[in-house]
Amino acid sequence: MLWSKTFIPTLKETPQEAESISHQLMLKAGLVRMLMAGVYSYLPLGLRVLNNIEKIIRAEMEAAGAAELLLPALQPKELWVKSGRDTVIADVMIEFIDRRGRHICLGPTHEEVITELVKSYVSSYRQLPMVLYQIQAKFRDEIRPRFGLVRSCEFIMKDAYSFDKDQQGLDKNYQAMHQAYKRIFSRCGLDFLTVAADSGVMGGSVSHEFMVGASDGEDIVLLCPQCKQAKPFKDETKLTCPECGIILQKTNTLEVGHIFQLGTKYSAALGANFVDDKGKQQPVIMGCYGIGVSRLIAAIIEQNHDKDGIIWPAEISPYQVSIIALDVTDELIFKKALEIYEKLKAEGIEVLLDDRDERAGVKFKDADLLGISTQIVIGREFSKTGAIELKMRRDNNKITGKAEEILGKLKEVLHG
RNA sequence: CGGGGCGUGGCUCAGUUUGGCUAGAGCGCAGCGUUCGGGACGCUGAGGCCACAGGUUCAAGUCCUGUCGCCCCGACCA
Repeated sequence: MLWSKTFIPTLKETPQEAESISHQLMLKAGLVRMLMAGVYSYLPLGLRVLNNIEKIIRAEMEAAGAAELLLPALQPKELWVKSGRDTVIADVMIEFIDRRGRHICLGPTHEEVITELVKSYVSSYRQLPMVLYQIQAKFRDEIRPRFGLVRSCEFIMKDAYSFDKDQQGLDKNYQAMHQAYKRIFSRCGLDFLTVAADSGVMGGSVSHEFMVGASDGEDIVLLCPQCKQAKPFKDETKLTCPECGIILQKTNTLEVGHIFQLGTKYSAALGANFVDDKGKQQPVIMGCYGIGVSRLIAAIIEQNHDKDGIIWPAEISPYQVSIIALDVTDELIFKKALEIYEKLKAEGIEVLLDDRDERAGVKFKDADLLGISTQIVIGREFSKTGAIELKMRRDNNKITGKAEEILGKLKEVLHG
């Protein structure tokens, strides 16, 4: 993509609406723009990041045996009355009455809808287990939206649901999801913790939260500095790790995923039963598994930035390479930049070419701010000696050489 | 919802305490010239009913009342 053809409104100064690091950098790098409190537009760069995260999630979900589907955001309110959650979740539900007089809500989550769907299909234990997931916008009238994408009223969530004939099956799916989550967050470049947690309004017994350390995290966790075991912070302080005997440290974290063993809460309420191998009716045993996809963008930025801007992990980077053509009015430089750009594109590498007629400083600053993991600079050196430069955003390592050599090195970095 | 802060061109802010002429600066934007490897410089120019509504006053960005919006702290959550 040519910079001049896309829409990357970078900001030199920090908008007053942002206080947290991730929020500031998202706005400055032109990833998102606020429409109203808790509601954001994803601009081209932000969308590419979102898509990359989704790609990782899809790959790991499929690997764990989950099938993707897409449920409606519009839901009949009566489903919530049936499950009994209409009152519990009432204060965050966005609802209205349509022209037919139906009570409709915008889905804050989808246990009811998926259970209703599965109910009409599953009738025998032979059809189980089954795991379904979707990546979709959720709507919650949050009491207090904050920190940009960290807590918003319309956000992207990956929600998966497992259906089993017995607890043993649920345990197995729960474990599989647990492992998949670890791989997903690792691939997102996150340093994360797992905490046994309360199930809250979801119901059920067993649940685990996936937390990432973040300065503007909303939750405090007690962490053992040695074995990295963590537990939720209540009021007690000065607790010691049961295994290491060391005093646990308070750490600010952001919840990016939560998995629950639901049991039969929803299946029993909505009548999602199957016939077991003894011919007896049983409610399906369920689990649900959420990831805050849009929130992950904030978490990744929190853990991957420096004073100059974002430093995207390679798999998340909105483009794999950023080509910086210094002085586009120099025909030789611009021609070379275009040539390399076309060549990389032809090889399936995603490239952003900064073709703006801007001074070097502006382009360097913007490139570092955007945080694309590798940069290729074509400028003065090229005019003098024909050499171009490859720079790694993360460690600032630079190598200079002939185009062939540099492109070879680039491919090593990208594929190695 | 309770507590605190803020609202002045696209962005960052000054001016409000102590009311006074046609409302300012920097960045950004448009044009011209000089520059050209880490957010250049000069000149010219466009862009604002000072969040909105009502009030006080000879006079309101500034004082009073109300409303709306945004941010931060708390309860809630991916």
